[in-house]
Amino acid sequence: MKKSALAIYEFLQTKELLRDSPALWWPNAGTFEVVISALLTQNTTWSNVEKSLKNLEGFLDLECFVALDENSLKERIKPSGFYNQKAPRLLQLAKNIQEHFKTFENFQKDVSRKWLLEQKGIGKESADVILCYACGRDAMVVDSYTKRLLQSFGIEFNNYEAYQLFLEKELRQHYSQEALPKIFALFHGMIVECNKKKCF
DNA sequence: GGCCAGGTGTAAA
DNA sequence: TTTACACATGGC
Repeated sequence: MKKSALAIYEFLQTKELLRDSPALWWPNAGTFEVVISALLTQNTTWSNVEKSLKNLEGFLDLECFVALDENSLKERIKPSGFYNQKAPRLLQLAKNIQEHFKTFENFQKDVSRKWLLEQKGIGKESADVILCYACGRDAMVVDSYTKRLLQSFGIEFNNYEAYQLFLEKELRQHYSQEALPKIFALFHGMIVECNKKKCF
């Protein structure tokens, strides 16, 4: 049966899916590490991303990361796959962030979805992950888990923005603007955990 | 051994 | 504008 976005959000809340998760679900939300993990997790399991992140210990903030040698970065992120394309894209992205925003804090405050989508390696999903979990913005992430869950309720659209609008619109009307970043962050997190725990 | 995973960019139709 | 394909490791 079809449900509204709010009904799905409340349905997921009853399942206590985020009991063992970080406060905003994505590990180390609000840090530059999220930018890295957003790209590393593209078409890759999170367990493989964790191996790469461990190899990057000490280089997970913007200033240290940009100083990494490309070949060294490739070696470190090998476990999460596609390292020949992810390494140069990550380095270029980090350099562009420094060049355009000077600091990661400025980036969090000032970056736009449009700027992110102009970066090689950042598509719609990664842009929204970075906005939501790295920058604390009110952006709802749509991924394969999201589409799978909605499909189980008989809900299907033919493009990313349609999914995003469906998920965001009703919650925007129901909750205050200040509450939305956290609500969208947890909503997406619950959707992923619900898939992993096969709870629907 | 084959299939899939918290996608994206590019080229060809 | 849509579709097909490359990219790569690790777990089941």
